[in-house]
Amino acid sequence: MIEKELDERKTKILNAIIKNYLETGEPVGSRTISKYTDLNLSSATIRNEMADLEELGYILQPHTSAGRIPSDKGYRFYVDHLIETKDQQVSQMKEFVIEHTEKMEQVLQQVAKLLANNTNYATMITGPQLHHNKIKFLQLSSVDDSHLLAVVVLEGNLVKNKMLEIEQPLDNESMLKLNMLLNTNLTGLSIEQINLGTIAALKEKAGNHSNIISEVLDAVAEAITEDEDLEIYTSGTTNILKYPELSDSQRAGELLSAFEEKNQLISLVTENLSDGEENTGIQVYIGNESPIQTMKDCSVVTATYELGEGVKGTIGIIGPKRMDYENVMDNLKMLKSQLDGILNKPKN
Amino acid sequence: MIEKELDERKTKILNAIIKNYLETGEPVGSRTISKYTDLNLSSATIRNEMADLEELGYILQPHTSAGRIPSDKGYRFYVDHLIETKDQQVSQMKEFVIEHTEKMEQVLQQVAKLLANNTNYATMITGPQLHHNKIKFLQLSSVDDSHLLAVVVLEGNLVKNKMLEIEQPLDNESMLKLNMLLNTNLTGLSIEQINLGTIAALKEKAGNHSNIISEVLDAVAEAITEDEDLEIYTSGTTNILKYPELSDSQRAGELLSAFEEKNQLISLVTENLSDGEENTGIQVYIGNESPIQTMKDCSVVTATYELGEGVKGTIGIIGPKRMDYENVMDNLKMLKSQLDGILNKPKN
DNA sequence: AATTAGCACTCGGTTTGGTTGAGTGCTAAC
DNA sequence: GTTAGCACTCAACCAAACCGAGTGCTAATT
Repeated sequence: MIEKELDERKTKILNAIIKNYLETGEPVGSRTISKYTDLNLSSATIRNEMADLEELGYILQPHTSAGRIPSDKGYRFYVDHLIETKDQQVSQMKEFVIEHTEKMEQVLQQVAKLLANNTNYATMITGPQLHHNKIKFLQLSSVDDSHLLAVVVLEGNLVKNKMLEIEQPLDNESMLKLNMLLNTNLTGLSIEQINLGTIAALKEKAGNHSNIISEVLDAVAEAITEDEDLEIYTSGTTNILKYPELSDSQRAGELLSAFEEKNQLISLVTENLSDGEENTGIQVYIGNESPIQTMKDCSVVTATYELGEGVKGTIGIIGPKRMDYENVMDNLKMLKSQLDGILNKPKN
Repeated sequence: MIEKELDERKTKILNAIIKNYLETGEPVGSRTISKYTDLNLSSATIRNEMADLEELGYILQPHTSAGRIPSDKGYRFYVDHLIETKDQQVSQMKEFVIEHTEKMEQVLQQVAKLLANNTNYATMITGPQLHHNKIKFLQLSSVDDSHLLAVVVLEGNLVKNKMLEIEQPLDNESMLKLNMLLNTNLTGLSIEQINLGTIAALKEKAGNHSNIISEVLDAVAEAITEDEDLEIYTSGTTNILKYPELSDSQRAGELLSAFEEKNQLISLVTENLSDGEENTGIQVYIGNESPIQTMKDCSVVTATYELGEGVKGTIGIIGPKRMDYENVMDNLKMLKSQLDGILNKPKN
C-alpha cells in the first residue's frame, strides 16, 4: 500500500519546487527546476515528472501555461519529510534576549513581539492555564465598611485579587479567624481540588460567616479561571499585510479581526493542548487543516510550552502557506526551551 | 478682516458638497448640488460658486473634469460651523448598554468595542491617570520566607499589587507594626503627595526595617504609575480597511501598526489632556492637524472623560477624513456622561 | 448685474484588440 | 528513459478607441 508513492527523483523535484516557491512566491516552471537542481535533466523530463506530481496532488497549476505551486498536500509532505532539522549549534546562536521583567503578562507580550520580529509573521501566545496551580497564600482584608478584598497567591507567585461587597462590616476578630480558616484549609490545593466536601466543611467551621466563605470561594475560582484563561497576546499581526496573497482588504480584514477578537484564537489553544503531540510538541496546520476557518489560506504553527507538571501554554505563528517553516520551527523550539527557564521562576 | 469670507449661499453649497461627499465618498459635481439643494439654481451657477470655493481653498478637484471634494479647510469649516447639534432627546435614545462588570480594564475594553461597533471606525480609550488618586488601604503580607506581597487599594477601589523579595523572613510582630505604620501614614495621600519628608519620617519610625519601607514605596509608586499609565485599549481597528482611501496595504499597514504599538497613540492622550478644551471637551483633528503623522489621511476625534477632581482619561475615534462627524461627536458626548456614572463607583 | 443655456473641451475609467513571453503537453527522434 | 522541437495556451502588458461625468467659458436672458 505505502510502497513509496514518490521515488527519489520525484521527491527531489518536489523539494526543489517548494524551496523555490517559498523564496519567490511565483509559480515555478520546468526550466527553472532543470537548472536549479543537480539532477542534470532537461526541462522536458522535468515536465513529465511534474505532470505526475500534479496527478498525485502534490502540486498544482494556477492556470494552464503557468508554472506549478505546491498544494496543501505538497506542503504537508514537505514539512513531514523534507525539512532538514538544523544542528543544535546553529539554533543556539540566536538566543532570545528576554528582559526578565516583573509581570507575567509583560513577558508574554514581549515574547510575542520578539517572535514576530524574528519571523515576520503574526504571533500569539497564551499564558499558562492556572486550573492546576496550587494556592500558596490567601488573604481577606477589610478595605472599608462594605468591601472585602480577597487576595490569592498561586504557585509561581501569580497574584490575583477580587473585591467583595458585604452588607455589614466584619469585626477584626472574625476576620482573623476567617483568614486562619481559609489558609489552613485551602493552601496547597489547586482550584480543581476544591470540591463540595471541602466547601461544606469550611462552611460549617465558619459558623455564622458561612455566606462569606462561599463568596470568597467563588471569587477565587473566578479570579483564577475566567481571567488568565483566555488571555491571549498577539503581535506582528500587521505582518500579514506584507504577503500579497493575504493582503487584499477583504481577506486581510477577516484575518485581522480574528486577531482582534482574540476569542477566535482559542480553538488553536485547546486543539493543541489536547492533541497527542508526537515528539517535538510542535504542530503545523496547513491551509484547511487549521481549526480556524478564516485561516484556510494560511499556515499555522503552534507549540506548547510547559512549566512544571502539566501547566501549559501555547505559542502560535500565523503566516502565509508559503512560510519559512524551517525558520519558524527552529524559533519555536528555541523559545520552548527558554520559556521553561524564565517562567519557572517568575516574580509575579 | 473677518468680513465673512463665505456668504449664505456659498455656505449652503459647501455644506451640501460635504454632506454629499460624506455619504458617497465620490467627488460631487455641480449638477448633483443643483438638484440636491433647495436653492433652485442651475448647475452653471453652482459651477461658478464652486470655482470661487475652490479658489478660497474649501474644496478641491482630484483632477480636471472631476467633481469637487472637501479640503481639510473645508472639513474644518464644516465641523466648526455647520454641524447641527442634535437635540438631546435623540441622543438619549441610543444609550450604551455597558455591562457593569468587575474589572476596570474590562469596562474600558468594552466601551472601546461598543463605540467601534456603533461608528464603524477604529477606537481607543485610556484608563484614567492614577497619580492623583488617593490611597485608601495598604497591606503587606508575607507569602513565603523570601516574598512579601504589597497590596494597595486606591480610591475607586482599584487594586494594585506587587511582589517584593526580601532576604530574611519578617516576624509576625514586625509585620503588624509595619502595616500599622504604613496605613496610618499613607492612607488618604495620593502618590504625588508622598514626598521625601514623608518617606524620611516613615523610615525613622520603621527602625531597623527602614529598607523595607522604601521598597514598599517604590512598589506602590510603580504599581500606580507604570502600569495603568500607558494602558491603551483599542477596538475596531480593522474597520479602517473598510474605507478604500485608507485600505491599500501600504497605508493600512502603517496605520494598523500604530494601533498595535500602542505607544504611538500616547501623543493623542497627552495632547488632549493639556489642551484647553473650549466648551465640550471634544477635539477634532483633521488630516495633518493630527499629532500623529501616520494619521495624516485620517481624522481623529478625541474626548476626555473625567471621574472626579482632575482624574481624566481619553477616548478617541480614528477614521477617514470623510467620517460621520455628527454621529461620532454625538456618541462621544453620550459616552462622556455615561462613563462618569459608571466609573465613579467601580467594583475593582 | 446675476442667472442660465449651450457648447467645446478634458480626462479618468472602461473596453477592445493585439502582442509578448513564460510555460505547458505532446510527439517523434535519440 | 530522455530529449529536442513545436504547436498551443493564457495571464500580463500596452495602446487605441470610446464613453460620460463634469468642467470653464461665452453669449443670451432676466
